[in-house]
Amino acid sequence: MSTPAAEAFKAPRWERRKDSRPAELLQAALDLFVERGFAATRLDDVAKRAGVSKGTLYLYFSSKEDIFKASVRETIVPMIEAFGETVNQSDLPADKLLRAFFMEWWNSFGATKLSGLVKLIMAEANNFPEMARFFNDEVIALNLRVLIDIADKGVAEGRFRKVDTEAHSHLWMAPLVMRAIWSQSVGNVCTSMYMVSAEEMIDLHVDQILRSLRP
Amino acid sequence: MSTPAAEAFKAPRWERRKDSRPAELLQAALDLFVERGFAATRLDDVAKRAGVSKGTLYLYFSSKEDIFKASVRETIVPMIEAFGETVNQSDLPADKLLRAFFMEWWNSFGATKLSGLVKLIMAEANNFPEMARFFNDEVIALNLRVLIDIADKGVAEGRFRKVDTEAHSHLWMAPLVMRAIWSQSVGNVCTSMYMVSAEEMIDLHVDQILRSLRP
Amino acid sequence: MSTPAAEAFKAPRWERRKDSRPAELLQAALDLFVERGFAATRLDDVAKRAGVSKGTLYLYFSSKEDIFKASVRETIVPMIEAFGETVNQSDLPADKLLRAFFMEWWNSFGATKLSGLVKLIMAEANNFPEMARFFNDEVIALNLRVLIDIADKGVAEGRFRKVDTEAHSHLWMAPLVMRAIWSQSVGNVCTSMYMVSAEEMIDLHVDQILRSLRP
Amino acid sequence: MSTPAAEAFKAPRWERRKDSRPAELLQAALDLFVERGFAATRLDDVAKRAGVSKGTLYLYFSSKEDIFKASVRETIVPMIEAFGETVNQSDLPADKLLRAFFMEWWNSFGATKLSGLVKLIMAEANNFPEMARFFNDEVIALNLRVLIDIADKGVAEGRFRKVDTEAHSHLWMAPLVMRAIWSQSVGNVCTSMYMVSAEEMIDLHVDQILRSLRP
DNA sequence: GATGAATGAGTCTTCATTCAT
DNA sequence: TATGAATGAAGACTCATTCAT
Repeated sequence: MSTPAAEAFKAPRWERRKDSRPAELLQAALDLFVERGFAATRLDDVAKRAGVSKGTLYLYFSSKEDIFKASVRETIVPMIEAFGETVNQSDLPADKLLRAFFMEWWNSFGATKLSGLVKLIMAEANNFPEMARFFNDEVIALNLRVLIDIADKGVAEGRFRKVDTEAHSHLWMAPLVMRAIWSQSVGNVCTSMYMVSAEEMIDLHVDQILRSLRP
Repeated sequence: MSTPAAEAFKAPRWERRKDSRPAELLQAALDLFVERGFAATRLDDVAKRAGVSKGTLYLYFSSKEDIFKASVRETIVPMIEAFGETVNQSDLPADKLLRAFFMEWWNSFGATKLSGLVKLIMAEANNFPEMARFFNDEVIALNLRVLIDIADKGVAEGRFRKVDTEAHSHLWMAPLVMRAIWSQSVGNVCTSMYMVSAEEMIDLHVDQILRSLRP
Repeated sequence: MSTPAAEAFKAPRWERRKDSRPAELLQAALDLFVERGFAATRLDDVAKRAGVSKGTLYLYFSSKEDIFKASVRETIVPMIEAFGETVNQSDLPADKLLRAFFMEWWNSFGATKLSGLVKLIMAEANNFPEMARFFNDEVIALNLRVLIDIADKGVAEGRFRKVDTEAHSHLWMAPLVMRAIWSQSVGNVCTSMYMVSAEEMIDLHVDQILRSLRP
Repeated sequence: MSTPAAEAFKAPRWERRKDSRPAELLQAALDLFVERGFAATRLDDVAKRAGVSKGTLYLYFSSKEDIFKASVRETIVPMIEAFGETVNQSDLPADKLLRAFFMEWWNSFGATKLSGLVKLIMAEANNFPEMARFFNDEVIALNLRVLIDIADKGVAEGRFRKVDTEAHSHLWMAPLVMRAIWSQSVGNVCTSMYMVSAEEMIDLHVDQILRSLRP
């Protein structure tokens, strides 16, 4: 199921695992990478934030780049797995499911630090292409697939009119992803431009989708 | 009209020879900043791409940060001005206008290198907060305002049902902005995930909006 | 004529040449490498000795290893060429020639800083094998060849008895090479163990060789 | 009998548990020092080769330098002692004794890892002067003395003509020492330049010496 | 104005040394 | 006694910035 890009990014030669300490290091690293980007993050600061010395980082990782990739990978992988379970949706009708999906997405990603990951990967996509490909293939595609399945179910149920759900899926995800990215960047330094809360926004969004999908 | 943030970003003390600043330098710089981010861009490369020596950059700018801000500022300012005129739309009915607006946006921004600007500003928002604020206040807000005006006009004309246009405006812009950012990042290193062309996507998007706005 | 090893060492990808400055840098570098060895030499010190800043070294060379190899290479190459001319010996009889050869060798190498090169290459042979191979193939072999030719001439002239000159050549060179190495190492920190001057030693040495070669 | 240098090198204040110092550690250390030099040898590798942890090294030695000196010292000391007995030669005639001496030297030193010691000490003489002095005073001088005694005996017996045996001794040792060093350095990475085996070389060498010493 | 050689502060990375277990 | 995780000083290397030409 995994793409080649995924493989390239998932199975690193450099391994290491004393499990427990590394996780703290990666968390500290990811926080700073999300905040400042890869190049602007100093390992000194990562070490300081993790409460260790600079040399300790090199006990677990072989380079700054390794730390970077690991911090992204180790955050994404549980994310993928967690999301995999969401696929086993309940048997709610599609319209309810749609709202549930967006709420779930927001609570799991948009409202958490994970949303910083999306910004980070976009910012560094050109510098770390396999990482971007991995993200695209394993995270985004999967995420959209869940959404498409819900829509297809709605069509099958006759609740939604027949549309190209695959093409629409991007339109449906965009507002949430956009808001998530925004909250990690411009939203961090400006008083919000959004007039409504995320929940209210989702309500409006779902309402709009449902209206547009009326048979 | 300008916010304080705008002022801070627009009129730096140290800028003086604005008129003589070669556009090539700024263009070269912006291209690289968009591609790699601020920290990962070397002035050596900027100079090489612009076809000048490294020292020459310092005849026109006082620092790397200055080059960065100038390249963003002097790209955005004409953008704002150009967009200001779009506001004075023709007297098309609101539904036509809406499609025209998105097409125009895509052709002017989404499909051009300017879309890299959005990605860049998001990526560096935490490191350059005034820049982000300026962008938020002077570009995004203005852009949304045009869209809101169109929607309000549609409501006034009775073509659209009455909705909170301000709140909806984010939902409406997101798919295009998202696609623009995407094309500058992950889309650069993956075969496209989007199944349809931008024009087709806009058609779907407008269609969806109009359906959802039916009175 | 050159061996593969020679090629590998002679034609580096990394080139660079602003000719004039580099030569001073390499001289400073070689002095320190000879004195301390590769790993124990700090580029800071090389720069200081050359009277430049650390960064300057990187304008001309791409790494410490590059500096090392270049300092050896650029010293050896003229050495080889200079020695090539010595081959065109005068028409002295072989016994005179032999003495002349050793005196020349001592004055050109043994008594100069070049003798440090031999020590250096032996010390770093395991860490820089191509360098050692180059030295072996292009310098040592050539050097021995000249000596062998002289001995062969003596045999042809009937002045020397017939011996395996190739096998003997090592026996003949060893005392001078050994003394050269010694002077760059232990001799540097001890009062000399040698009871006689180099010239006297050469006299004894030639005398011994000639006696042993009597027909 | 020992020189001050010898004392300084042999009896360091900080050495105390000489008896318990595992020979494996010293052997592993010496092997790597010989192969790579002092600075280029990592204690990590020494520990790994000795099959202990890095920390263990510090139970027996106080520093890397201590390990280095000990590995050299404790290899040399038995060497000296063993060699001292060689002095009490049998009552062979001097010419036979000479050949026996060289063969013994080669088998004891030249053909063993001990020959690496000579290379090592030369390479590090400038960085570790007392070590070099110790080696010079206690090993080389002693070694030469044995050789000189043999030659003197030959002169006394009337088998050799009267020469300055002390001055000649260096000429006589050089080929073997040179070959020993060579085998630990350039010879390690090149196919041998020597056309004959060490034994054959010694035969040629002794033959040459004897011829030149004919009354 | 324009150049590009030179600088040196800043970062990544290594590794001898320590110390809690 | 033995371990190996942790440390931090030291050293290679980069790159924004300066300046003589």
